[in-house]
Amino acid sequence: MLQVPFIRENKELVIERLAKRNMDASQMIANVIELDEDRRSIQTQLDNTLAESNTISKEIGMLFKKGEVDQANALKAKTTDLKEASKSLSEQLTTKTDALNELLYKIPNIPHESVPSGNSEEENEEVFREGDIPELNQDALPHWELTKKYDIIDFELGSKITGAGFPVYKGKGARLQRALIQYFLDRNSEVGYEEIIPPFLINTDSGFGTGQLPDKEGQMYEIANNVSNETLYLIPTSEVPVTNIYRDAMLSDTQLPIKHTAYSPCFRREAGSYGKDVRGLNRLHQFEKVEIVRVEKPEDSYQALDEMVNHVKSILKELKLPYRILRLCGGDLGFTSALTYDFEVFSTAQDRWLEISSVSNFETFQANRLKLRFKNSEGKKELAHTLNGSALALPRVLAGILENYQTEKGIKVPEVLIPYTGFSIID
RNA sequence: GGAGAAAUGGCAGAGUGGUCGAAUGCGGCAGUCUUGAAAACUGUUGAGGGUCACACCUCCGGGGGUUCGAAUCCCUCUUUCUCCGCCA
Repeated sequence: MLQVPFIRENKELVIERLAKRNMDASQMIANVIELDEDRRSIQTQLDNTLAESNTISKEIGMLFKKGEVDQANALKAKTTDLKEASKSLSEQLTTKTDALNELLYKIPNIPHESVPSGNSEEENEEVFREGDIPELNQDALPHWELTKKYDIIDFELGSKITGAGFPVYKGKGARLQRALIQYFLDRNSEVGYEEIIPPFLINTDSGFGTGQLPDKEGQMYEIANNVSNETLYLIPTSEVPVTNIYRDAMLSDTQLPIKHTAYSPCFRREAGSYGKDVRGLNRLHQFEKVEIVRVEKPEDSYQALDEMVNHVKSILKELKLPYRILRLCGGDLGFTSALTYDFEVFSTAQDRWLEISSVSNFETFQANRLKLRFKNSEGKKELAHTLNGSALALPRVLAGILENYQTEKGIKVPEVLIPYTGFSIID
């Protein structure tokens, strides 16, 4: 959520930057400013009314102490009108505040100046590419054929147990999956990310904190909570519970930066997709991911973003997978993000790029909702910046490994993973 | 699942209807002393809204109520603790 004072003072900049997302925000921004002015004016009226009735109440107290009951009772009568006035004013205030918030929830984050304009993923900007695309045999298979051939992931079995998009990993497939999780966590820990195992269900406050709610309930599975009657959601990413650790937090500047890594299953409804996009491991309702999350001082956050990008690069380099990095254009940028780099691994047998990581700086957009602040070196309170990235999402990395490492004799295991798998080939 | 107790500022912990946004201690910050540090002493120190700045308003787990007036009384929800039961 954007900060109203910032919008007020930087109206033109906000409209101009939001235009990168192909939206004309001028009307929304004008409405925000107007609603905020109304809100403040009502607030002032209400404050004055309350001040008056507070004064009277104090007088009444004094009169009772002195034993002047008649005078006290006379004053009581005066408060009736004030009470009605303040009741009506506070109702108006609630209405305005709700309207303002509802509007603010609909305004996405302001893109960073380096974000290219553009409508769709076609206009994302490739900023880096590394790794050789292997020459595969004529009879090279896409991963959904390989998983069947070697019996390592069973999609039909998952459909039987749950439904489409809930695969069952078997034998060496399960082992390879676990090896990847362990390897990612180890690599992240090595460079200072503290490991977290968060809850896999979140409440609505947490959903609001990181921006999944309101409006994006559609991506999450809802769970009825019999205990408290509050709706819970299966996490779409561990970003949500991990970032929400710092909801309503006042940190000292010596606590920053905060660096966490977390493994979790992720659950996404992903309605409306079909065909090659959802084939095999390309898109699932349940998948595994290792995430990195950072809380930073504003002046450090873009350096932190670079560090995260370089860290993910180093992992992909070790895995010897061909990949590229895209800077997302305004039209493809997530609602809460100011700048996002997507990592894509080349799926040789499908002849297409698959997104395996997304690394973003949210600046203060999440922190403002979360009320995540810190005291800077001058003792002043400031909103922190939040960032996160996948390091990494499992299914498509697995797809990339299976397809790129296939040989006539079987699928080789990337060297760095062999200590974790305990085998070097799937055959 | 049953019975009881509790929830107050960064932390601990007073406060049961009226100068209480809240004593006190710890912690933090500033100063004195010191070559420097520690100790000691002195001062200062909750959050949000609002204002050029004051004033002023709101907040004592969340929501609702009683009252001229609520941290304090009532209702309700949540959470925590103790005891019993059950249990991976």
